[in-house]
Amino acid sequence: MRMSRLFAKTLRQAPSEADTISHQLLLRAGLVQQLAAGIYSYLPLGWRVLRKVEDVIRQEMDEAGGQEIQMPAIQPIELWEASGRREAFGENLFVLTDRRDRELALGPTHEEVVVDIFKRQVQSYRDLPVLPYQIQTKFRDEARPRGGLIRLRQFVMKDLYSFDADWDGLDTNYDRMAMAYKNIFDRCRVPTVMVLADSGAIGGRDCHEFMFLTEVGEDEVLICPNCGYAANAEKAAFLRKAAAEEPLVMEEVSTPGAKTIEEVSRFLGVPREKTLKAVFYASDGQPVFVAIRGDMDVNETKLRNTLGSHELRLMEQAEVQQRGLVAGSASPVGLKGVTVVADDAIPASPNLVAGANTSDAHLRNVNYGRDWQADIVTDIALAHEGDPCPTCGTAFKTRRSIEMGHIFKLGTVYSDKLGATFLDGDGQAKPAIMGCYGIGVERLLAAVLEQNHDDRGIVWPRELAPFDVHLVVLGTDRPEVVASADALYDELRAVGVEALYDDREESAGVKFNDADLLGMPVRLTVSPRNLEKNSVELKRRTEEQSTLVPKDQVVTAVRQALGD
RNA sequence: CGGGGUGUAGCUCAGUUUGGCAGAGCGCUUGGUUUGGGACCAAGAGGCCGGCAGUUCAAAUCUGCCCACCCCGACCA
Repeated sequence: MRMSRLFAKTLRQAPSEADTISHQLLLRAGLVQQLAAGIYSYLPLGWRVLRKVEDVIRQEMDEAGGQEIQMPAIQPIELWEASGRREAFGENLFVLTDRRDRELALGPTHEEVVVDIFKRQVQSYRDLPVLPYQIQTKFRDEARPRGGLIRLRQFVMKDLYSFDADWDGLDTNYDRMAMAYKNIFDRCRVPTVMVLADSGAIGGRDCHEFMFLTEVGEDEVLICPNCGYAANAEKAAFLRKAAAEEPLVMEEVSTPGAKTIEEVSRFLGVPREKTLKAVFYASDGQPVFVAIRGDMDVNETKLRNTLGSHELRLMEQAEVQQRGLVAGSASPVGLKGVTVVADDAIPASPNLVAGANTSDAHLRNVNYGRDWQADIVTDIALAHEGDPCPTCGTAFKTRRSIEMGHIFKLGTVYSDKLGATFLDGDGQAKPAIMGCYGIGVERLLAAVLEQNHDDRGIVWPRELAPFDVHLVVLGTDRPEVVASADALYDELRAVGVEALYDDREESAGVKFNDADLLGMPVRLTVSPRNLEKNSVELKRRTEEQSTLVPKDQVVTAVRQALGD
């Protein structure tokens, strides 16, 4: 590709809307152009890279037993109503109407469609397992697209679905996929950690996310530096300190003006972990009283899963009063007519200070079981940095991260709902055991840039670089120099080396700066100075020093520099 | 959806407070001089100042409504 003809331009300054490195580089290098919030066009260099990322993914998916297919982006709405996910996706689902007034969805994911294919193609356990996958454009009307290619409304996803005859088969494929994912991220030079995750509305059993640890991430993960336990904050469990104390007699104490845990704790001179905090939620409109220890916070994802709620929010002040609850002194003791959920650290924590359902008063020595009971007792606490790891007790570290991939053991959730069955060896119809495995391709590209750059620009991993070589010619006013560079450009292409040829009439500074910005692994410079020595200059993007290579050995030297 | 911010040339931004000719740098075009790390000189092109309505002799500037984009939060298989 001749840069003089390239349908894109580099920018000296990044547009002001870009505030992450990856976004700035994408725009400055002319890889993409924004059309609307969360919707981007790919320019030639960006498109070449994206296809190379896809190639890496394809190779690993094929290696792990995947078979590439292609499913439609436009899907009948009935399919989404059948699975119950039209409601689950809600406003995130793009819905359009055709000329006959039928509603169609722009696919945000493809479980429904792949099951539909499965039903027609598979009848017997002899056909299993099957692992169809695709690299497809998905559509989700995200409330807030952000970070350039980090969160998009139209995006490319690799999604693979596994169908097994039994749970062992699922486990095997799940492990193979996890390994394939590790290979993909390694080859893209994006360090990831595999963490326990919440499966959200997709349902199913276990799931893991592959997280790229970065300050610009949207998620928080907790990592045990000792045993390697790692989990998304939405999912992370942690050990609770169990106090061994005899229950004491419950008594009411006056606490004038003390409302917050901090105030009550200070007023009564008790540590926060000896208090009980009441938090009021509305779960699909129903009031829920959540009891958690004063030193902990509610994990709304865990609470949502516990209650099975679609919409979960804190109750408004007015709603709290309407229900006769006393904010600041609310108590589960004597409470009636409201669902009570208690964190499982509560029963293990004797003699707590709780509200007295009267302003300016609290109860001392409240004991679960003796004084009150919850409708549900489970883990609903949010893990923080420093909390003890559930497997070894070591203090957690927290890190920001971006979700690169997510793998799920779906089990029979969709098979049951949509009727994906097969005949087993015993002649019985059984639901297929499913898994699904996704990678956000553009998000991965963004991570590649976040991870692989320096202050001059992009430093492409060898496998992803849009071109192998950035060929620069200096002295474009001298025909013999240009002729020499042209010849080298032809020679490189003839032997299969992909070259970007900067044949523009620009100064050396401009060309070198663009070469650094665009980040090809190897830069070749043809110039009068080098030609006098019958040589061409070769410089790796990762090194400061360049070397002179005799003209007739350039191809060999390039191959060596590329590591072929 | 809540909070904050920004919309002026392809990009970065002045100008808005206090209404009075539409500006700069970079980029682009032409000519010339340069030629190894974002050169220099000269001459140019390029604008519905986000949109609509209003106030006014006069609106980029004041008022109202709307739209778009960015950030934080909510949300996010």
